[in-house]
Formats: sequence, C-alpha cells, structure tokens
Amino acid sequence: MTERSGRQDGRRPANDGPRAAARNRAALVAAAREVFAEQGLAAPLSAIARRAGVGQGVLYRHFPDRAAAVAAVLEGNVRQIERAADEADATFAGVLGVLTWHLTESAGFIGLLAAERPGDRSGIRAHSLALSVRVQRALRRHLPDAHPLSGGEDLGLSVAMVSAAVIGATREEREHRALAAWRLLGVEVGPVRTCEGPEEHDV
Amino acid sequence: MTERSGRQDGRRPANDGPRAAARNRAALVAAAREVFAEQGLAAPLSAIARRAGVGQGVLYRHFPDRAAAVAAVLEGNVRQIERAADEADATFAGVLGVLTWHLTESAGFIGLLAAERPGDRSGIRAHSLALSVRVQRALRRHLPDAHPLSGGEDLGLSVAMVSAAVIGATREEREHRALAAWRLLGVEVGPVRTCEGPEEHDV
Amino acid sequence: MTERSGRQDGRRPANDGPRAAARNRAALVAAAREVFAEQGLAAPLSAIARRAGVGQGVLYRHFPDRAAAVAAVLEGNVRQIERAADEADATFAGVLGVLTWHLTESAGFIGLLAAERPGDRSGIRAHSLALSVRVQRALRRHLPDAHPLSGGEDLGLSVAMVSAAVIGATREEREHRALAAWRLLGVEVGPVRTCEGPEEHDV
Amino acid sequence: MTERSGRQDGRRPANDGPRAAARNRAALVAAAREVFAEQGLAAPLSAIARRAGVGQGVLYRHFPDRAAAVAAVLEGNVRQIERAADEADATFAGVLGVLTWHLTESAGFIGLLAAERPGDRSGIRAHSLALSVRVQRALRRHLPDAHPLSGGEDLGLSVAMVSAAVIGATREEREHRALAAWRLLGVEVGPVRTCEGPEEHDV
DNA sequence: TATGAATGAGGCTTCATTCAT
DNA sequence: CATGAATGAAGCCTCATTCAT
Repeated sequence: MTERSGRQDGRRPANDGPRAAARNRAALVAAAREVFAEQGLAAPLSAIARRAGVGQGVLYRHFPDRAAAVAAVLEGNVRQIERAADEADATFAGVLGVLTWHLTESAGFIGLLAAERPGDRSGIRAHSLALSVRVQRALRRHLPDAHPLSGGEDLGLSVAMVSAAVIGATREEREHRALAAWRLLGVEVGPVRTCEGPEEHDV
Repeated sequence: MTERSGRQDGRRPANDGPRAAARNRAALVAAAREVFAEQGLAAPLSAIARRAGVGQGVLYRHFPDRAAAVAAVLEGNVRQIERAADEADATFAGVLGVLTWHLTESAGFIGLLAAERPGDRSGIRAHSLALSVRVQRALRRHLPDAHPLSGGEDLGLSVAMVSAAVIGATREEREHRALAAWRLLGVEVGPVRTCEGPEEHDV
Repeated sequence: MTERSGRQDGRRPANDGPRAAARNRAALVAAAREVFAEQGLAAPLSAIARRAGVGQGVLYRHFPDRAAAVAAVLEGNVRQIERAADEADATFAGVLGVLTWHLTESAGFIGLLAAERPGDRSGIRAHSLALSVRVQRALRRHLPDAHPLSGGEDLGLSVAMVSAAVIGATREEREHRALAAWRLLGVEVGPVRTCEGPEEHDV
Repeated sequence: MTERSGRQDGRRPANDGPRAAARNRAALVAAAREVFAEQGLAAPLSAIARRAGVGQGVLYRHFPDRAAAVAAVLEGNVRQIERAADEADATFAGVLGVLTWHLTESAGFIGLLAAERPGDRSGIRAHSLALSVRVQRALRRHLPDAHPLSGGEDLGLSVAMVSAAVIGATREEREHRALAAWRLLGVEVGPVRTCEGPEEHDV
C-alpha cells in the first residue's frame, strides 16, 4: 500500500522482508482462488505460483501443501460468513444470503461444501470439514427453533444440497439455481450480497 | 521404435485366449466401479487394470478412454432405473426408490449426478449429461402434474441435490442421508430397492 | 481367381488351406505397401493386418518381423526392375525409366534406397542392402563403359541421390523431381514406365 | 492426482541449482546430437536425457517437444553455415565446403536435409523446412548467375541429393562420398572445413 | 489354419517437491 | 527471503508379440 517496494531498477526484486511476504501471500491466495475456480481443486500448484508472479519456493513457504492453499482460499469466504453472522442485525435469512453470494461468486467455495473427494489423502477433506463446521455454527446462531432446518443434521445437509445445485453451472446461472434450490427446500433467503469489511487484504 | 523386443527369456503369463474377453470386461467394469467409488472419477486408470487383474492394454481395448470406462460403469445403473420405470406398476415414488438404491449402493453413481469436474476435457461431462438426461426422462414419465417437482428444472435439481447429500458418507450412512434429503424436499420415496433383471452379467 | 472360396455362409471364413494362405499373403503385401507408403516404415504392423483383413497371427505367420514385411514389399519392385533389364531390347536409359517409375509410384520403395535408418537393429538395413545390390546389378549389365556413372560406386551413389530427391514430395511431384535429379547428374532417362508381367499375383 | 508423494526416505540426488541450467542445456544438445545421429530422429527422447545425465523433466523444460530438440541440434549447424556465408571473402565453393563439413561431421544434420518423415505430426518437418531454407539462402547469396545450379529448385535438390549420398556411411566414408556426389553433379567444392566462432558454447 | 484378445515393456508427459544461488 | 531449475515418480498410451480357441 505504501508503494515503497517493487523492483528498484532492472535487477532482482528488492528484498523487502516481511512486507513482501504479506504481499506475496495475498497474491498467492488471490491466484489460488482464481486457479481453483477455473481449473478445479486439482489444478497444478505451479499454475498458482505463476499467476501470483512468484517462484515455486514462495508458494511452499506459505502453503506447505495443497490443502493449506485450499484452506487459505476458503478461509476468506468462511470468515465473511462469520462476520455477517456477527453483525448486530443479523438474521438467518440474511446470513443465508451471504452464504449464497459466496456459493455464487467463488467456484472454489463450491468445492468446499459439495466436493466429491473420496480417497483424498491430502487433508483437504479434513480442512473442508472444519470450515464447514464453522459455517454451520455461524448459521445456527440465528436459526429459529421452529425452523424447518432446525433438526439434527438438516442444516448441514441443506447447505451441501444447495452447493451441489450450483455445481457445473456458469457463474451467471449459479445465483438462479441456488435460489431455486433454497426454494425447493422451503427456505427463505435474504438478499444475496457480500459482506465487505476492513480486512480485505488477504481474502 | 522399430524393435520393441518383448521378453527374451521365454515365459509369459497365461493367455486364456478370447474366452477371457467377456470375463475381463466384467472384471474391468467391476474394478472401475470400485476404484471410481473409492478414489473418485479421476482415479488412475492403471489402478483399475491392476484391480481387475489385467494388463493396461486390455483396459484400453475395452475402454479407449476414461470417459468410456465411466460410461460403462454408470450405464448399468441407469439401465436399471429405466427398467424400473418400465415396469407395469411403476410409480414416481417407486422409481425414486430404485434411484435412491443406486445412489446408496454405488458411490460411483454419485459422481454422475453431482460431480464437480471443471476443466474436464475428456468428455466425461458430456457422457454424464446424457446419462443424467436418461434418468430424468425415466422419472418424468411417472411424475404427476401436481407434484412439487413438476416445474421446469426442479426435477434435475432435486436429483443433483440428493446426490450431493450422500457424498462423502460411508455406505452405511448413505441411505439414511438420501432419505433425509428427499424428506427435506418434501418428496415421498418408495422402498429403496434394486431392480435385478435377467441381464445382470456385465452390469 | 477361381473364386471357390470366401465365406460360405455367415460364419467363420472357410479354411481353404494353402489356397487361402496365398491369398492372404498377397493381401498382406498389398496392405503393407499401402501402409508403409502412407505412414512410413515405422507404421504399426497391426495396421497392415487390419487393412489386409486378416488377424495378427496371419501376419506373423507370413512375416516373422518387420524386416520381412518390408522385404516382401520391395521384392516386387526389384523384381520388375530385374525383369526390365532382362528384356531383349533393354537399354540403360530404359531400365532407368523403370527404376524411376518405381521411385515415383511406390513411396515405400523410396525408403529402400534412401532411407535414413541408422541404428536400425531390425535387419531392414541388411535386406535393403541386398535389394539395392540387385538393382545395381540389373542396371550395370546395360551400363556403357564410357558412361559418366561407370566408375566405382558412382552408380549406387546416383541412385541414392535421385531417391533422396523425391523424398517428401507428393506423388505428383515425384516424377518431375526424379527427372530433374537425373538431369542434374547429366544422365539420360528413358520413358518412365512400369513393367507388368505375368506373375503379378504377389507383388 | 492429488498426492504425488516423492521420496519419503529423504535423500535425493544433487541439485546444483540454476547454475546447472546452462550446463544441462549444453549437455542435452550434445546428447541429442549423438543420439539422433546414432538412432535417427525418431530415437526415444528418454535416451537423450539419460545420455545427458539429467532427469526427464529437465529435458522437457528445455525442449517442450521433439521438434524443439531437433531444432536445437540443427540450429548450430545452420548458424555456422550462415556465418561462413557472411565472411568477407566468402565464395560459393567455400560455403559449400562448410556445408559439406557439417554433412560429414554431424550425422544428425543429415536428417535435416534428407530425412524421410511421412506421417510426422510433431512439426519436425516444418522446422526442417525452415532451416533448410536458411541454408539455401546462405548459399544462394554467392551463387554465380551462370552456375549449373542457378536454376529454380536445382540448388535445394542438389543439397538434398548430396545429403542422401552420405546416409548410412560411417563417419570416415562420409567426406569421400559427399565429395564424390558433388563431383557427379559437376559442382566444385572448396576446402571441407568448419567455421568456428566465438559463440560455440551451446552449439 | 485363422482369429483376435491378452500381455507388458517402454515411450511420452506432467507435476509435487527440493534446494543452490 | 525469493527465484526458478532439477528431480524423478507415476500416469497415460501404444504397440510387438504370443497363444487359446
């Protein structure tokens, strides 16, 4: 942000120390989000480094494995949902709207909640589960007792089902499909919106 | 390129001749079903050949590419659903029960209706779509006009959503989850059963 | 020719014994000629069997290896050149015309005299050499003492050079190029023609 | 697809870092030159990597496909010929002498001008053509108007013919044969020599 | 004797991961 | 700290060759 860095002359990139590290991390997460969205979660990691404009080594410094990169990407989505749930006037339908926005926006996020990854030994599954739980927790805080999804695993099941509904759709169709899916489940959804905040630098 | 020796020493594993062809094909389909179920549709094809106990070449003779192997696996499932729909006393709930059985039984089948395969260049997508359409057609023949799923794409969407609900579950949980999913959608399902027929030899 | 064979009804091909063997051999040689011409000498042997309409086993019965198939193809060309040289009124220029015809006609023949096959362990090289020698012998019988090519290895060299001149050309250009090459060598060539004879059945 | 382990046990052969890049490239080009010369342009690429003492991956980093490897090998030869043609006192016979030296020296170079590559889908053909054109252009700049090769395609044809003349010969015979071939064409050739320059490091 | 399936070695290519500079 | 080359295992696919029927 302070623009004090970058290539000083024509030579090697200046070593800005930790400052650069943060910038690189942000670039990597952004690149990973794009690459995973475009090519799926099995995309070559080198593609991420390339798109971020950093060497492979840096990628490994920040993310020891694929699961870490996936988690970093999804972390941002989940945090926004949590933030939406933290807002003073949050409602179940409102949080659902934010969730739906992420489902619509980030193809990578789709993978989190609906991905078929049997036999995955890379730990993506475990990470996904953890993130999934956080999403459910955020939602459940606003779930009325009499809500049709209030029973047992119905909430998690529903989120997975809606996620699946948008798989394979183009970005244009996703919102429509997600809303149709919620409608089939008889669930009311608030406005589909993001939840921008002050700490967007690495999400 | 000109001289592709082969083994000089003489011995060579059994060659059961053409008789083995049918047996091998069946073994390959079975192996593919298991491997796809365990490791997903991106599993190494060589794993299928290995599990079937045949050489790589045989795999390629029977299935020129991954899409063909996938199609062979799913074809059986789809055909049974179609057969269930053809029965004289077929009902929507009944066919749904058969569909649910396959969802429960064959983890590979799951991939058909809910798989995330962005960037898939192998034609699996196209095949899946075709098979998906056949399933929907079979169902729609018995869909009452007043049914909650009778509108537009609701049927396809629902099937995809239920499929997603069972993803990642163990075989034991799948039936329970699938039924819970249908319940959330407000859809009644008949007995979860298979539809065995006389031509099971290669399905 | 007597048309007593072929499939009797709709079942397996009748086993006509030696009669069928000769027919198969001819079909294989013809197929090999076409395949080698189209795809080069490294073409898959299975393509030859397929085009000949026989099983792989038959191919191996007639030609134990690739070199044998190549030799069989070229044998026909060489024999015609020898026959041209045997004619009562044969002249050097005349035989050269026949040679040029084969160069033009049979892309496979091109390989014989000009092919780059270093490191070829399959014996094609040895066969080629032998056939090449026969061609030179046929020519030399009519070579006037005062001819520019009468010295040492000049004859063989020239044939190789002209062969090279037509490599890579389409069938249409080959005659033109071959004649241009002979002209550059200062050698007069008779009419470019074949030398059909009574024993065409397996050439 | 997701988990491509690598060796667990720890050790891993030396990695000399980027320093090795230039060295490796040179080794690869040298190895390719030898392998192509010995086994023809269809030689296994893995043989090149093996002879250069590098992994398969390195080969692919430097040469994305076979055509690139071939081009790298031949580029050096062609450049020297062009340099010979650029010398102040260059003559047609002189450049021909350098060309002949390369024909004699580098069996791989032979492939460039005389190779039979039907069914070549790898683009080697196109590259070869381009290089061939450069050679001809270098020669033509010094070709006297009254020269016997000054007409149309005679120059290219002649080079191809002479190239063919040395095919299959041992390195010792090649110079003799090439000169004999030029003599048969009635063309005078200057001293057979190389054209070393300052930038030999990777040719 | 002919068929055509099976075998499996080996070529090609892609990445995950390490590490000298 | 960052770079980016090297490594090599593993997946894909293609045939040459054999052999039961």
